[in-house]
Amino acid sequence: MSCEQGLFKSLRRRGLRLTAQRRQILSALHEIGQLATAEEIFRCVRKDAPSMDISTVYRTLELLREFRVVTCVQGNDGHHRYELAHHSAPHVHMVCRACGKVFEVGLESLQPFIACARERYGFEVDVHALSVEGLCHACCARPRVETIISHRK
Amino acid sequence: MSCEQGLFKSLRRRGLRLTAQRRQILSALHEIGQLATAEEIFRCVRKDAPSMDISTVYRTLELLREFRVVTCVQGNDGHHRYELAHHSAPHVHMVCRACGKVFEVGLESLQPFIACARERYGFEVDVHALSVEGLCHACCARPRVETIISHRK
DNA sequence: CTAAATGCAAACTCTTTGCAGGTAC
DNA sequence: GTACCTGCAAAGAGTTTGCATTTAG
Repeated sequence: MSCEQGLFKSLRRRGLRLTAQRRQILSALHEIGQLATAEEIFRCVRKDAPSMDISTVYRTLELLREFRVVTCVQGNDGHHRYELAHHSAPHVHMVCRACGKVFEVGLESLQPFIACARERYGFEVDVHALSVEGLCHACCARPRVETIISHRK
Repeated sequence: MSCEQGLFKSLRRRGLRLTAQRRQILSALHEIGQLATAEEIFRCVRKDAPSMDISTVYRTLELLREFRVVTCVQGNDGHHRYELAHHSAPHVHMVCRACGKVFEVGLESLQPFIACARERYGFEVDVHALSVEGLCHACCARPRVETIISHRK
């Protein structure tokens, strides 16, 4: 897997090692193929490596983030969610605050905003960590008070 | 303060009360005038009301959010940040991932994206909880490896 | 071999909850 | 007077850290 090769080289360059656990976590990220919390990744890894500890998952995700192998965004519940950086082109995650479902869309329609931020403030939007909340089609169609009032948890 | 009047009525309608603590927290939100974490609000309130407990701050913020008096977004560090809802028109918060500074910009440049989300997925973006990460002008100008590699904490 | 990484357990931080006493109305 | 609210303390959830042991290279 070329992804592993690249990581191996990067790690070696800093005297770090490609361990079985790191490979397993990488493979779980491939298997999941979309945004996932540390907990979800942990559960996925555990299927094949029941002895792995969650602290290893946290440490590895932090490492992978430093090496730009994964990107990280805030979910609607305040937890970090990770996905492989090369998995796709930069995109926005739209998270439904009622059901938690995630939709993706490219950056095209966001260019005016990105340009505006740059021109007005010199602010460089991080296009790899874009996430917005809202209500998905299904949850809009079922506007129960509950969904509207308490949009947390 | 008209803001207090309105809240009082809303509370009464549900048999709830406008206590000294709730007024103090409201006043702290006015004083701060921008996004703040529960902890920051707590510190601000404590200046005048040293006996207030942080659990009261959490409970009150949750209440104010239910009553749409405050809005709540995720900061770059995963903490909720609150601000008065009427404080300004809907806007995007741009949070620098290096120094934490917050910039604001109106929704105009974001309309194409909002429209795109709606047309393509029927997704209604929550315009009161928009927040993006990136690098501010000052931090872009000082591209230390540190700022780029470890953009957390 | 030897520094780096892991698993375990314990610590930490932020947030929530249960409860007895206090308070708005 | 009576629910509602508060402060306190303790519990939870998610994440991080210290340390002895294991392991990649």
